[in-house]
Amino acid sequence: MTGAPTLSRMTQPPASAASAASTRERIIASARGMTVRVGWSAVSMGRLAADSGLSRQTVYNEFGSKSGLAEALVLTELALFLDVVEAAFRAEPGDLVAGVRGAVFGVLDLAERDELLRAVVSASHGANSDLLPLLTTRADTLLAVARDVLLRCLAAYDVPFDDAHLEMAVDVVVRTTLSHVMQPSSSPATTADDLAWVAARVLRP
Amino acid sequence: MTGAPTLSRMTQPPASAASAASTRERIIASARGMTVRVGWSAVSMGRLAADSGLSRQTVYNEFGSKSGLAEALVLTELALFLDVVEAAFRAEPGDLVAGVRGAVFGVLDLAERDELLRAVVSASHGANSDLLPLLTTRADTLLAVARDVLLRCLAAYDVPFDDAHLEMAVDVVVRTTLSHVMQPSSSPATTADDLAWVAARVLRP
DNA sequence: TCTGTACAAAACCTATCCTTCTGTAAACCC
DNA sequence: GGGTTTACAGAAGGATAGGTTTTGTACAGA
Repeated sequence: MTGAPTLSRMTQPPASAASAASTRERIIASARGMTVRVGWSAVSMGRLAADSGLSRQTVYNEFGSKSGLAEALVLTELALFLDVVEAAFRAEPGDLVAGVRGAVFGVLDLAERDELLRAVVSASHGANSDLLPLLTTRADTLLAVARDVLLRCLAAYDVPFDDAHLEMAVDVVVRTTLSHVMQPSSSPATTADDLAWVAARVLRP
Repeated sequence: MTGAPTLSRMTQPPASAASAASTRERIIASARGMTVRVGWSAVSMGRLAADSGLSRQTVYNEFGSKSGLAEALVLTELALFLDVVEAAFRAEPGDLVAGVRGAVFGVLDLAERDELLRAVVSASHGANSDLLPLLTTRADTLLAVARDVLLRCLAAYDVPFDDAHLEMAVDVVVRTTLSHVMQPSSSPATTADDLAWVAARVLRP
């Protein structure tokens, strides 16, 4: 609650009072739980409204359409991860390498535990795609958002090279981490250590 | 033809004379072209046999099943990329960073031009999945094979750290490059330059 | 601001039939 | 050995027609 602007702003409609945000959050929470339980394709606006204790019309007023709801759901989940990243860097104000380790670990650890992400990714390995299309077709957006957040976090540190090189280093970290989210090869802690080691080598003066 | 063993061995049946390999290659070439033209799901063993000028039974004798054919097709295509990687490093015997740049550029450049890969990846953005399941469910295998080949290429160079660290550096390069194959953010040349710069920073003594 | 009802168009499920495809087997030909 | 042809059962893939659910919008009311 330090007033730091996160992605949560993107998950809210243009104008809304506190009660509207609460309604919105309630719907998203219901949609999340229902998706984990029965899969995205089995979530209908009617069932969702009943589950949230609201009318179907309210759900439509809030999200416009089912894909609007999907987008909000994805963005809300993404915000969880970005908050973890920001917290990790805030916890290591003087040590960029430690911040990288913490952020990477936080993301991979959350990815392992996150029910929604697990449902989507494991569904991709098995049978139905469900929400996966929304992740793969919007992968460029996800990459861009993650890059921007990381760049903002890194503005607080001194790096021994210019912004252009910083951006590509960030690109490498983001893509490698995301690759491990989809296709892990070892434990979050090990992967975080590895990426921190690479970061340390790159950052050496 | 220097006798360097590549992945091509994996794409051949246990025992076969020259003519058998030719038959196999003919079938794979037909399957490749047909997949590019009409999509993997529209490739049937019957049409494939007719297109190759062979009998349907021969196709079954050679690959066992349609998924056996798919695996051979993917491995053959993968071998193209790995050959590019090996050639790039062979062209820069004394300069590891230049080798990295060449290999990354070669892979991304080929990925842009490769009809089969384009068909599979662009299909993933659009409607049908087709061959994509075979790529995503086997992504761990692809990663492992790519890592192994890269490690073998790098054995010819002196790196200023031990094997464990080399393996994770390779992991980072492979995952980042593959990420750019699926989701490019700039030109192959630019991305190759960027990754080479990171490699240079990491390799600094 | 949220609810309830009503409504058209689209999407989805079910059952049926027909066609195609897969995978295996055997007989046959260099 | 390498290849072809024919034959076959079972799985899988349209196409068709029906009935049901769902989507998205509209509007009157608490």
